[in-house]
Amino acid sequence: MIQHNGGGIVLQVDIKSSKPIYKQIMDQIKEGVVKGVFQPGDKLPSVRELSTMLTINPNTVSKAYQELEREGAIETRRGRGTFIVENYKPQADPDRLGQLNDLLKKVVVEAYYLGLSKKELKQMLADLYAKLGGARL
Amino acid sequence: MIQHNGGGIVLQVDIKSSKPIYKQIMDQIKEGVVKGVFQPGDKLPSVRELSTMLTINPNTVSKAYQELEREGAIETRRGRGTFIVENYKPQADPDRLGQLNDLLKKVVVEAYYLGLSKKELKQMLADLYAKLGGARL
Amino acid sequence: MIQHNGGGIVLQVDIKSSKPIYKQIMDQIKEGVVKGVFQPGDKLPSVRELSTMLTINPNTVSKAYQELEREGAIETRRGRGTFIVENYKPQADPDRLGQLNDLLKKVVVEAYYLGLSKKELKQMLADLYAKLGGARL
Amino acid sequence: MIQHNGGGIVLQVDIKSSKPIYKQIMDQIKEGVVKGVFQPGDKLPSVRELSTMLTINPNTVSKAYQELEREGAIETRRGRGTFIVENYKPQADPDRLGQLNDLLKKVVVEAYYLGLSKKELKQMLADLYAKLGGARL
DNA sequence: GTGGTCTAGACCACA
DNA sequence: GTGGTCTAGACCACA
Repeated sequence: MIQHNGGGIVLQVDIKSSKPIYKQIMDQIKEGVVKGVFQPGDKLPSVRELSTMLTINPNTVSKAYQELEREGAIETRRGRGTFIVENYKPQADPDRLGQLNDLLKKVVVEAYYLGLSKKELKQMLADLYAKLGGARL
Repeated sequence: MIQHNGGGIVLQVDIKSSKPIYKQIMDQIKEGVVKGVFQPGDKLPSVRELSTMLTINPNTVSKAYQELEREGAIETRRGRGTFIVENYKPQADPDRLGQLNDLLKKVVVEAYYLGLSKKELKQMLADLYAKLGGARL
Repeated sequence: MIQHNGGGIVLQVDIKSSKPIYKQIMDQIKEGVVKGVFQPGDKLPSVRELSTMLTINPNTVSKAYQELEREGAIETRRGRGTFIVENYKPQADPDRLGQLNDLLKKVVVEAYYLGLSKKELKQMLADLYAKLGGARL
Repeated sequence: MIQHNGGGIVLQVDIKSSKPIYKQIMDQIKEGVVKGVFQPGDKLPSVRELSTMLTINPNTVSKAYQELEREGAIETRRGRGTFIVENYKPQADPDRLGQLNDLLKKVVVEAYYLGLSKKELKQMLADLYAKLGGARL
């Protein structure tokens, strides 16, 4: 039986942000999976539903879903809807690993410019792990 | 006395990258400062010099310098050129701190999707600190 | 006497695939005929049976059967069921021949992009002929 | 120096086809590369130019270009335009290899239904190789 | 000038 | 009902 996330969807979008809306959606869904708010097999709101909920254009939602599918995080079943992938197997893609390293490097550099010590940044990381969900990670 | 980084500049850009060129420049200069490749007071190449060196549009270099100045990382002395700021004092800007947290959160989420454990990510962070320059950080 | 493929049907569909389910069914039945898994005159499962077996919508099976009938691969005998055509005579439809050529052209182009040499592609073709059933082809 | 394909672009599109327009564009550009009509480093028409030439919507061209970039066939340089990739290195992606095999299997099955013998299909393949460009393949 | 993002809305294939 | 494709057109970041 298909689990339905029901009315408790927590997605929200900031129209004014410089981050593209479709990326905001992507990041929130992926974060939701890490947090456990979305479980494997969960049905996501349909393109129309979500676009109505967020008062944005359906195409924008569609783009977010398509990108997420390409990343292997969600999957669409024709005529039925879009779902969190059931058995996600992380593959150590060297490209994405390099991008992650670059991103983390940027974090370190920014931390320096904000006056954060190594210790403080490590603490920030630990806090995030605690907040996102200690069990899964 | 003014130190000139001279011909030994190590900046390089990838015009094929999806990351804007001006941001590539910004990130490399800031990383160079953290690494110690650029020292406080060092003179940066002029807009014209750098744009010629990198065969890119002068406006692009200009934009990078303007943004860096806004962030307080470099300063322009009228008629004399652009320099790495002498006595950079990090201020704990709440906005930028929030952005840093978001960036790090994204790192954690991506790490999950790449199958990296908390331990592995912490190690990656430690490696970066070691590589960027243990002394300063 | 009517041969019944019975419970030994080997059809299966992937509801996550981007290929429409009705096309998956069509392709598998046609492949089954080429392989000899389905013999001329064999009775196919009823729409209702197959849709139950595959847990898909009956309309989807119906569409697959209709298309196959249009192509002349199967035939419906009123009140008796659906059968693999007895004496299939290929007609050299210019349209379908053109489509086949286009499909093969696409294969050649894709092979180039995957780094497959002409020789390797020819070998792939030979392997497929061997695997699908040397006798009939 | 950048080679410009000039006015001799040969792309064309069939609005009535069931094949999506963006895929028609993709296939034609990839075929053009194999044929040598497009050389590595060649500039493609801009999104606006091509959409005007083909009297289709810019978004449709954009989608084709983005997909091609994802496949590694072309690359966009910010603010400058879109180019055939300079040093394309085919990587033997197992997924895409499997898809190619499926496509070729479909060709074999269709050939059977059209009454083409193994010999005739091999000849069709040989003809395509001859036509697309013996040198490169 | 160039591509990227987004809106508003239509039509279609599929299940 | 569901996502996929496409149009027409706006605005923006980047070079």
